[in-house]
Amino acid sequence: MFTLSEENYLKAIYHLELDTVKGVSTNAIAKKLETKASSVSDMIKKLSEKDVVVYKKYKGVTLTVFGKKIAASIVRKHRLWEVFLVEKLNFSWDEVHDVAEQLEHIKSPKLVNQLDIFLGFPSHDPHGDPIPDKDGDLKTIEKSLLSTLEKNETGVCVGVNDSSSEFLKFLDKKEITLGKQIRVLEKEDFDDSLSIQIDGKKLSISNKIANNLYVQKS
Amino acid sequence: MFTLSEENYLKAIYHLELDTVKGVSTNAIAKKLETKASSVSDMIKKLSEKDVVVYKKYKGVTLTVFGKKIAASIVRKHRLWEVFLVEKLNFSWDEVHDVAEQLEHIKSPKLVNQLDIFLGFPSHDPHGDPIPDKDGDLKTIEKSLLSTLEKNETGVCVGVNDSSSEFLKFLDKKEITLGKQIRVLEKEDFDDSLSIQIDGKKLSISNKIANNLYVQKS
DNA sequence: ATATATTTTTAGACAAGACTAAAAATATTA
DNA sequence: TAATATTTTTAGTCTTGTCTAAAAATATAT
Ligand SMILES: [Mn+2]
Ligand SMILES: [Mn+2]
Ligand SMILES: [Mn+2]
Ligand SMILES: [Mn+2]
Repeated sequence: MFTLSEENYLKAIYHLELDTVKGVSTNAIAKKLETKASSVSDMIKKLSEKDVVVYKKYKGVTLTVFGKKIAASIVRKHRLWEVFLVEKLNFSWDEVHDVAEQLEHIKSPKLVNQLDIFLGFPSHDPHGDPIPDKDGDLKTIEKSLLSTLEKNETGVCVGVNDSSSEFLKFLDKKEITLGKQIRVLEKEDFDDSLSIQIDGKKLSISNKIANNLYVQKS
Repeated sequence: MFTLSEENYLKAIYHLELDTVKGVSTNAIAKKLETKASSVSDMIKKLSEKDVVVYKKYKGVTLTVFGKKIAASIVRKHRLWEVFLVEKLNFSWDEVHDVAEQLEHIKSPKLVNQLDIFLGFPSHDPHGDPIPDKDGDLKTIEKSLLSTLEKNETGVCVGVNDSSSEFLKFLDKKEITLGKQIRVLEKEDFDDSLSIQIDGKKLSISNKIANNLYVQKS
């Protein structure tokens, strides 16, 4: 059994491993968890005692197969709960994350299974992120940042890179929601801003936005 | 804000106060929480610092109005989650308690409200216990132990006194569920056992069972 | 009323998890 | 390669919540 704190470390390492080739650095973990590197050092020792990470002093850390399973199960719970909150309890997609951070630590295999059934086996959470299956595997769809699309290319909104409440609310205001089709009308070299077509309307989009929105090219 | 531990102490005191006239004793709390009296002593000091209990050395402890509100909100969450698990996720009534013990500590006012709405504002949990309203008030119905019914009296099953998994499973086996009508056919002086009629069938019930089943006289 | 039993509190210790400051290792730059 | 900068670990401290053992207060029985 893992403590709340251990689970949060495992999840952080899991997410960091997704975009690092080498082991995850102490500093990266500290930054993600808003804690101090010394605290991370301490915890890593405990986690490697429990055989969920491989740890070599000064060399960063890697999840073991077992550790990855644990981490994926927490991510699975997080995302299932987010779906529940949006689909069943009328939360909007910018309100769910903090509650899911709490709910992901509830320990009950039956609860997770039944929730999965109740929600109709969702494959993605409200932010377009894939939900790991029971074995911790996730099927990744190929998605591209909107900023990588060329002029006249089109794609369907499938996810966000930044899922902060601020960004999500901004998208709501602009009526950019997952599932909608976007066509790039113009790319400005000057500031890398985009002119896009969505819902038949023309919209101007800064580079910062285009860098945080995923589309599936179509 | 209160820690997990503090919340559990408040809830324990809340429950113990319901069947004690005087202050709740250190020992009673220790027994309920399966901890040591010395630990209770320590925690009580912290709780009285936070103005949720009134504490006089050696004199037992009482919840303040504020403390009772906190405790009731936890009980409210516990019971709402139990309803959710039974009504929506196909848990049986003997499986929900441990999961609800975890879920009751999730902090999100919106979650509780929306859950309440989603469940249709239930007034009682799967064990027949009343769900405190937003202000922490609960409307108690008058219920009596089955063992207090006289020969030929009838009542409707409305709750259990013992909500252990063992007892609940036993009731399931005998097909005694909340809402069913029971008539006392015979009372044995010898061992205080009962002969009852339920679902048109005759059933023999030990005193231990009759002492743990609540009915509303009809 | 005094002796005995029970309950409650205090004193002191420990584990988990975090922090600061300083030392050690590694990386970068000249 | 040597000097400097950065990262990581260690050492020592703190808080929370728990425990055991012993002291103090209260309750019960003779
Ligand atoms: Mn999230
Ligand atoms: Mn998400
Ligand atoms: Mn319960
Ligand atoms: Mn209940």
